[in-house]
Amino acid sequence: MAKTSERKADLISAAQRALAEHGSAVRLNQIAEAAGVSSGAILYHYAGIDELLVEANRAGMERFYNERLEMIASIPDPAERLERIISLGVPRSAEDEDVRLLCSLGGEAARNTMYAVLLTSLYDRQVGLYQGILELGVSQGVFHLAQGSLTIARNLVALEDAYGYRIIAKHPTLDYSSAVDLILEYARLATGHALLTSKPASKAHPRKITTIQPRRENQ
Amino acid sequence: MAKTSERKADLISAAQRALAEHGSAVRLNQIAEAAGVSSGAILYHYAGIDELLVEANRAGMERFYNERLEMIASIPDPAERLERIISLGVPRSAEDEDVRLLCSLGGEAARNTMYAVLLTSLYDRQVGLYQGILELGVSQGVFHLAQGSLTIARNLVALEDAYGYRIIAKHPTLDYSSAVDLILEYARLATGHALLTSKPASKAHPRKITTIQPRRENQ
DNA sequence: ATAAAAACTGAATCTCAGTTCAGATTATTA
DNA sequence: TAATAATCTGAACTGAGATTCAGTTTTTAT
Repeated sequence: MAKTSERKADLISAAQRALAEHGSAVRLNQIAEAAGVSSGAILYHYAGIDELLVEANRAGMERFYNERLEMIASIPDPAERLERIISLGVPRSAEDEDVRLLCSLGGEAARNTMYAVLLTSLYDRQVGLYQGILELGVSQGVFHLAQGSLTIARNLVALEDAYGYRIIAKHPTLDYSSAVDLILEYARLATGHALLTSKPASKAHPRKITTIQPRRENQ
Repeated sequence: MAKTSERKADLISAAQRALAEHGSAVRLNQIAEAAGVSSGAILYHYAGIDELLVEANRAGMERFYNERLEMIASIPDPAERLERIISLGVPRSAEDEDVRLLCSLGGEAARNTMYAVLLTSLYDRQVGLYQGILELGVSQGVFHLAQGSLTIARNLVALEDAYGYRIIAKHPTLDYSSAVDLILEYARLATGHALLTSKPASKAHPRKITTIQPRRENQ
């Protein structure tokens, strides 16, 4: 047993894990199993599965955004900050939970207004973040933008999103470092700054990709 | 009644329509209704619903690719060809069937190898297409690439994909023409060519967006 | 025109997942 | 400690959707 507030956090975390593993078609039982409780316990805290899924997805997005926000806060140099935020936005492997979550939502957004709003909001916030970095660089004289900062910011976030999908789909040659390089190439062109050569940026919460898990395929 | 070969084409078409409307969680009955037959009739031609869905998705991708291939074949100027293929790859509205289909597959690809392979193949073919146009432009002296043609091609296709998702998610300000403009801005920068000002390119098969359909939301 | 094959229907079946709930277990309060 | 409230379980219920199939209609072949 646990207090409702604590248990809700557990359930959201379990839902995120189950979501990353089974996609948007997760079953209540799968979440219950991930949480180590019965399905009834979940329905004690949430009116229905949809309510929990929305909370889990929202929390996952917030984490994806805030994590990066914190990790670049201490970096003073705009160029390094830009390079770092890009490398943090690309999934390291097809098993990245956060990005898997986001990818599975992309398709839902067409039919579910809530998810559409959440994704749109995340995109816009990321654009704002990038735009801030770009303009900081301009004011410090290190960036010489070839295009408007909004244009560059939008395109950078778009590239990040798209390569996330490619990596989640296990593109045979387009892996993490090539994706980062591709985005950086555009960033160099648009900012007139050589930026850093892409070096492996350590992630705060290393994904658990050490153990190879048995894969379950549909059909 | 119809011959198996003809009926299969009908069913694939119906499945595509149902897929665009209901997403990857389409029901057999929904496809049957779209095709105007009973669910049993579908199972007469296909062993299961998954088999039909794979065929429908594959055919949808082929159409998405081949349609554009044909429409630019008659355009001699590389710059105009590039501009045209970009404007044809971005969905005109959130109701675009082809792109809705592709978006709903993006999330599935994480768990379904078949869809992952199909999407990867589509991406690579599009990249090849773009790369060919870029190098044609170079050989004619109209493009002066600021980056490798593979880099530019990959980034252009990635941008196209990402803005497709934004439009499907009904971004309030990022509509068709702004998305095309954003991609063209990168294309200009990377090719050193002013390209064309984005003018509305007529699509071969105008989507049926004239009638406003009642929307059904989840939750 | 008639027989055989193909295509199809509609109902029955089966399975599975979400939800409900009566009772058990654990925590909290007095 | 006793009483009350909160949390949870496991079984039963419910509905939806995939699949099967016996029989019907349509097409094709002779």
